[in-house]
Amino acid sequence: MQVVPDPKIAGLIDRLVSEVVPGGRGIAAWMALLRAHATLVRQLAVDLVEETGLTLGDYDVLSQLALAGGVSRMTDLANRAFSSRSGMTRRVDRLVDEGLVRRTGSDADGRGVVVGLTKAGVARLSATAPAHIRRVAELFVAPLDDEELAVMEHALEKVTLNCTFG
Amino acid sequence: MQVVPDPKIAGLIDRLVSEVVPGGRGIAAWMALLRAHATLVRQLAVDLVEETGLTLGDYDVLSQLALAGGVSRMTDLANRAFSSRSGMTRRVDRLVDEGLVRRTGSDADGRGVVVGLTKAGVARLSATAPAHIRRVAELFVAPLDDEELAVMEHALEKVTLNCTFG
DNA sequence: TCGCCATCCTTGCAAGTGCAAGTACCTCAG
DNA sequence: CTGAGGTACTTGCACTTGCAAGGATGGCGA
Repeated sequence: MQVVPDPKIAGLIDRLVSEVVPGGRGIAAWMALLRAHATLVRQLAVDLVEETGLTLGDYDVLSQLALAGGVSRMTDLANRAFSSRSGMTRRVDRLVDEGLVRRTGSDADGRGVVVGLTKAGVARLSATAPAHIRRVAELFVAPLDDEELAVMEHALEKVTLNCTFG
Repeated sequence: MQVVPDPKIAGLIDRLVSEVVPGGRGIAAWMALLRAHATLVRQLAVDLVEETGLTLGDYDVLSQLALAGGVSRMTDLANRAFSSRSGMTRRVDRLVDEGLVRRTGSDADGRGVVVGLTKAGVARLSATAPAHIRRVAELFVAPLDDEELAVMEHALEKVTLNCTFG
């Protein structure tokens, strides 16, 4: 229960890391990834709301829906947007209220629900995407050269996992 | 309000991207980053809870506290852990209840609160960190070679922003 | 010294989230 | 045809989060 201001604590993590990963290989890159992701996403979310009034989560759903051809099942949409199905249910509820999206029963499967972009949804996405994409280009793409981007894309795809959310 | 199953929607995002970023340069890398981060963090969080009972958020706070030498101000800790100050207040509340952390008034600044690892906190961190670090090594480090890790670390540091959370 | 503003942390409140349970539906073996 | 088991989505619930407001203290110019 006592606070431990032992100066050796400063090296505790380093020691634990070295015991598992010789030389701490790659851990700095991992921490850089966490840091870059957190700060970039934070800034992009704030900018998007300020400039367009759209939440980053809502934008993700609309853009994933567009990438899927304008129509998608709930489960697919949840996986594409890295969200749980229940979270997607409620997000779609909100988007339906705003008229950006519409729910339809699936023809082939009575259990299924198909979510589709409405005209208003397409319009909203068309109006907001350029601002967001421009911001991504400024903050993430611009500082990097082609080789860095290519290496990162390839490396990140290698470490991407297949997993569901919720 | 009408659903738009227009096949042209499939290319909508691509067109919007191309209008802002010639050739869509770098956007694929950005999407790969989002995808890799989401799936890796999800898996690491699940594994950590299963193997050690510790939440990823709690682990982050304990490890950041260790990296800071065992002692830190609330605001510093919040920024290190990419959390808002109010979120950190409540997380520290919980960690204090568990006896892993202790609050002390700052000597120099009457407004400040200093959070310190307790012996139990150091022990808990020492017991859980190896499992987590090993998992990071397996999922993120192992698939990549030294050059990829070096390029990524350097590139990610270039795009990291200075921003506060909350 | 006084007064004003900035900083540090905490708390009220309104969302948002995921898990687990519930409902509806499909599939398939018997 | 029937019943067991799986899948798709939604809802109840408990929890976490962040913003905004509040209380306390520090710093600094007049």
